[in-house]
Amino acid sequence: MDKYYTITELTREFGVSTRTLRFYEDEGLIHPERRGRTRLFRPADRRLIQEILRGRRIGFTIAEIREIIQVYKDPPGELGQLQLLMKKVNEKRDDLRQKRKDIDETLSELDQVEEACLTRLAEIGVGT
Amino acid sequence: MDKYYTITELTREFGVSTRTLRFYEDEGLIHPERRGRTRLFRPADRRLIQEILRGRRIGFTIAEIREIIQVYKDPPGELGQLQLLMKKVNEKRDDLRQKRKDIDETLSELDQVEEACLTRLAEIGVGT
DNA sequence: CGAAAAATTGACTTTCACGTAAAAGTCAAT
DNA sequence: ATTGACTTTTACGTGAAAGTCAATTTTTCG
Repeated sequence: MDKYYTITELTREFGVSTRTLRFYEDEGLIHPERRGRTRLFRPADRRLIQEILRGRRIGFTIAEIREIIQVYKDPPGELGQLQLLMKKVNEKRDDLRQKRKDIDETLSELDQVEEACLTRLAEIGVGT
Repeated sequence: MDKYYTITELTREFGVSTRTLRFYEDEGLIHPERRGRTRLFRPADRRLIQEILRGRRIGFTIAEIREIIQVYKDPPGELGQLQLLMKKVNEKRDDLRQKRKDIDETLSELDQVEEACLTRLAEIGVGT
């Protein structure tokens, strides 16, 4: 029976607009089925959207996300393409590792900011 | 004697354009000194730029970065402001934790892509 | 000093990722 | 048959973050 999702079900689940999902279709990231003109999203589409949004959260562009999806659907068979892909993968990995480092550092800073806040709150609390 | 950096020294070090640094000044993120009209960057400016770029890498907007800088320069003294700040800090923390999770997941996926590539390369290598 | 290199400002343009408005189609329930 | 909620397409708009270009200064160096 393979459930279908409507577009608004998914927008609600993922907190995006219908415009966003249609945009992703225009950009060739997803290909929901149609009943007439209405889009019908399958579980596979839903999972793909999850991945797209994850890519988006970590700052991938639409083009990069499309590329990754392509690789999954149809990995390159030619030597040069494979080498190019591996180069990109390595670049992305470095990029993500840097980002993780940035995040960890920023998390520590946020801890410090919070501590400063708590100290300040204690002072104010004592003063009253 | 407190060294000064020129704008291009910093653009080279950080791989950004002069336009970018001037833009950050226009946006009130940095305040390099001037000798005449020429900007002179101090070590403190340099460190601040590092932080700005780190914020940028993990997807903070200019407005958010400005806000964080503000907090460092002049933490709020009023109760309501403090509570608001702590709320924001907590939101950011959640956001960053999600991002770190996204990154780790994506890193695993990249590992898989690479493995697939290596397998494929081996096949091709064997075939020739 | 005087030319070349570097820096400045201001205006305009671009890219990305959607937002928004308009006008019409779909469908279930009343 | 109508209402109301939802959906569709088309097309133009927007905000953030710079990039580009041109026309001046300013600085540096032989």
